[in-house]
Amino acid sequence: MGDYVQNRVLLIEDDDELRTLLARYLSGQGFTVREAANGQDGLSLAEDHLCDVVVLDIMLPDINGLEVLRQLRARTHLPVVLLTARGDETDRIVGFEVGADDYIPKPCNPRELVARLQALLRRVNWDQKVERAEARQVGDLTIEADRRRVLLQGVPLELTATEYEVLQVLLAHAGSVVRKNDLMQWALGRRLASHDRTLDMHISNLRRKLGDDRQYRIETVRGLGYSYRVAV
Amino acid sequence: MGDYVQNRVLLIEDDDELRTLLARYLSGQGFTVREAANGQDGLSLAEDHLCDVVVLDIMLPDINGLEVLRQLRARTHLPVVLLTARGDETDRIVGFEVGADDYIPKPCNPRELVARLQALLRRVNWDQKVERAEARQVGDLTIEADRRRVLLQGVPLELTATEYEVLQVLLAHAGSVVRKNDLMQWALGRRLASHDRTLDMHISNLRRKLGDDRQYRIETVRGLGYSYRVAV
DNA sequence: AGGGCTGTGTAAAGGTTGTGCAAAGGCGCA
DNA sequence: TGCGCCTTTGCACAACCTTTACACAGCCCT
Repeated sequence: MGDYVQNRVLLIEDDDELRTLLARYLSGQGFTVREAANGQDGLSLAEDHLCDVVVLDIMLPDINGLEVLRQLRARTHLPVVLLTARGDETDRIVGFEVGADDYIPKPCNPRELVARLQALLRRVNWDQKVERAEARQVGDLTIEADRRRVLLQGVPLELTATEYEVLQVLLAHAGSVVRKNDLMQWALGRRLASHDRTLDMHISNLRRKLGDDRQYRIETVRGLGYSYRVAV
Repeated sequence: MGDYVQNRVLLIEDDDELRTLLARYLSGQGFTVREAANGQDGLSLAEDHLCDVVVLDIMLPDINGLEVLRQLRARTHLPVVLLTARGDETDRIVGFEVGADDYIPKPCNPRELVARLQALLRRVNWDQKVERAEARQVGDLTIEADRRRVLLQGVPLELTATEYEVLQVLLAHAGSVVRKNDLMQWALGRRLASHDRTLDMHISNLRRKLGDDRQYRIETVRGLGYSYRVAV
């Protein structure tokens, strides 16, 4: 949370009065505020990484707020705080299920909004994604992230897109155990369902392509996940 | 241990009734719950990746909840949800400042707690973090939490998932007695039934793998539980 | 000291769960 | 339509957790 880079909030709220009020308060608290009076505008503003966090009213004139959230989630993991009518538990629970990070009942206390926004941003900044830009070396593997390929002893592997993602995640955590759950989330972008063997297949294929017959490279940690073994 | 790994909640709450209630509810919702009745216990349980998320009451008998949070933050970025008295805005604001991720006013709605915990875990899991846990030493044992393994005089032990959990809990309380009940709850995620010898078996297997013939390491405290002995 | 009672140690059997992998199915894309 | 790739299905198998069974140790009581 650099002091010089202001955090950018996208505020999607149809009530002009409330929106202006909040926008003013947030500005005063050091946020850069972008405003949208309806879902359509909100979505397009969110498109181009123009903000760090979204404050979204559930009641909107055009699209339902939850639908906006759903569409946001289909494309990004942008943190979202919902504004809901006080006491409307349904909206709240559904909101969380669709993927909201937090919610505040209206009429909201601006100080609380700010506190929650800051907590959320702090969390997101702590857990920054690993930067995968430059080429890295793990044992005899070379990762060329920009070209999305991996070399085994200098020879490029013929990996599919998913296989690359899976291997990428394993390598980013080389040496430690990656839970199936997380591997699924990070590489495949969805949750692990109860009888889903997809991941196992990708691992199996990866092992074959890596010439990893004995599972020396990708180690199975039963009941947990997998771990890319680093040479000692 | 089902198809997917359960999330582990550390519940720090002094009110026995409320704690038990919440623990039961969270268990029912698929969490593994570890309980602490005071800040001291809470902090030691939070060591070593023993849990994924913390629920922390602000009002505690020994250390102030905020102080617990502060000490937690000094070491980890473990996600924390605060339980505060309703309407106490000071606690809330200070809580966020010290680094809480969320707060819920008491008396809390368990469904909301679960929803918030899940939102938080989802956020943490999306933002793939690479916080490497440093190895901890207990006598001649080295715990490598991120690799989920334990070394005995430098040599890795071949532990199963459950054995690892059991040992982990014992080590977190090294020197003091862990009740069978609690050990069961924390390591196996369920209650101790009347003629259940499962735990005894895991202890037995652990002892064998530790070369602990004379039960010098894992001491039996008849009628109570077990205790990992620390060398003096 | 001896006899019951309870709690613990551990071997072996049994059942459950998680994983590896081949093969078939399905989906999107050119 | 054909191709590549992701996913599903099915089976085999291995790892593991739990149960069962029996032996024994500690404790209380008489």
